[in-house]
Amino acid sequence: MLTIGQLAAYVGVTVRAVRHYHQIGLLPEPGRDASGYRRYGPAAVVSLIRIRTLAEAGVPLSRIARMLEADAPAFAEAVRKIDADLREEIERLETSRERIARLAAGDSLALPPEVTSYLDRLREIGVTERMVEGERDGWILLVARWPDRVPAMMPGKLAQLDDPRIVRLYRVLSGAFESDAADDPRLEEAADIMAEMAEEAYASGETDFDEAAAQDDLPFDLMDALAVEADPRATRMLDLMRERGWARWTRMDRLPEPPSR
Amino acid sequence: MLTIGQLAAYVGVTVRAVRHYHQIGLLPEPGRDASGYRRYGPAAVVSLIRIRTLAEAGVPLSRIARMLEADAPAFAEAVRKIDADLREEIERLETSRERIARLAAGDSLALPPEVTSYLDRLREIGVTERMVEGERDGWILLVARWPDRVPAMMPGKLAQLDDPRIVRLYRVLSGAFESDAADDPRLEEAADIMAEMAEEAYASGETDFDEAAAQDDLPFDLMDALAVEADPRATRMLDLMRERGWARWTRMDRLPEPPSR
DNA sequence: TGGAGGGTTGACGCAGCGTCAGGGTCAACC
DNA sequence: GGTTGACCCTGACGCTGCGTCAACCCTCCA
Repeated sequence: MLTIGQLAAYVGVTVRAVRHYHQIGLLPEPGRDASGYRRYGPAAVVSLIRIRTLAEAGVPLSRIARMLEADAPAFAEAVRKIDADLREEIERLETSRERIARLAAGDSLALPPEVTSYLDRLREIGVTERMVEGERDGWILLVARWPDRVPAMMPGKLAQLDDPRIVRLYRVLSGAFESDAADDPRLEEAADIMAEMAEEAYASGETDFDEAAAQDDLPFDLMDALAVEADPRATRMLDLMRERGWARWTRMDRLPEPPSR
Repeated sequence: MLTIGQLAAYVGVTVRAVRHYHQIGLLPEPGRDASGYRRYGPAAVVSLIRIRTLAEAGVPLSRIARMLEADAPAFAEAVRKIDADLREEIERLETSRERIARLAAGDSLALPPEVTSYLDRLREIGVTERMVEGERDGWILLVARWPDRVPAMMPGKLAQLDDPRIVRLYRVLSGAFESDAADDPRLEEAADIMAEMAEEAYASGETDFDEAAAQDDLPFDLMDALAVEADPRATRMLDLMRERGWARWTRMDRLPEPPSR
């Protein structure tokens, strides 16, 4: 007759594990000796070995009891189920590994490479780091909403950077938000550029965003709010744009009627 | 300003998950509105997206906070660590899958194929199912102790089955233990055969078990006890063997002095 | 006879939420 | 103005497979 420690040592598990199997009813409680110690016979050793064999094969403890008393076809069916579960779990972990590998490679979190290279271009043309981070967060919001559509719109955005007015716009905004002035006059210039370009785009029917994006205001509301949160002076920009007949900032919409001034 | 449900929906997580992140301090608690509802600004949306990006890449929640504020080299190091953890976990699951595949293929649990084919041979020569199961459990005890050495000893055991006396022995024992008699005379015949063969083996120096097994009594004590547990009449067999000068049953040892009768 | 090294029960901790329970709030419709 | 359904709130337990105290008892050996 073995003590619990001897049993555990024979099978290669911890004492705690054996007691756990008792608790959940997987291994029957053996008799006790005079001093209350559990005493195990050889059949318990065999049972425990069989339990561990299944557990080490990835069978959840809750299913082991049923499997041990199953007949051959039921056993085979259970094995298939377990194996499918294991495969699924492995699958999930593999996906995680791919994702983390991409995280290690990319510049920033939660952004596809097309967007990070757009951000790099912004840095090159002299946009301040603070503003690039604001852009980045805006793109994060867009990508979360349309993970598949965003990469497709990046070539157009990159092309826009060839227009000297856009470059000028970004630089003017960078400067304005970097200064200490509460109401920098450069904001007016920026608003003029934006209104002009919005006018052109509107006239030619061009748009950065597709149908779905045009219906769904939330991401753009969030992006506008993000700018305001980052620098309250962004509110002023929104006002200036509204004066010029344009609602919003990050996706400009023509206001229904001339602004009341 | 978003409610928790809107925030969760935007990012694609559950409300409960967001609250969990608050609890563990991963996402800061936002301000409340007049009725006590949490209200989220766009920065919270971005934070949550970044958290989920890491979490979906397999980063434990407890490390996400540190990773989000890490610089590039520290981030890369953390990524290496996470990836190693993921690889290890996948490794473990793959091992489980191999094991369960082998379980599906084999006859019985916790036994190598060499042993299961030995058990099949026993069935072929007419050993009762009950006795085969007893043998199986005995082998389970041996394999648990010496997983590497057991397969090597199986060819010898299989060869023994070519000896008609062994076949006779198994059949006699099968019959004796299947009967209702408390003291079947066939047990004597079995004891005679075993003693005779033990004598031969002892004289020629042959042995089923190697050095290590000869030193370690526990598995054999357990196997003897297993037989007694399965059928108390096995005690009688042990007595008969002792009368003939042999201790134990499953690994016979010469008794130090002639039995006192 | 005392101390080391067993054994006993009971309870919390771990990861990442899911899922009640038992409330209050908001917006809309009758 | 009352009802309804969809949200929101906090608090707490559940899941998996044990690890790890805590506080106490038993056995064996020098």
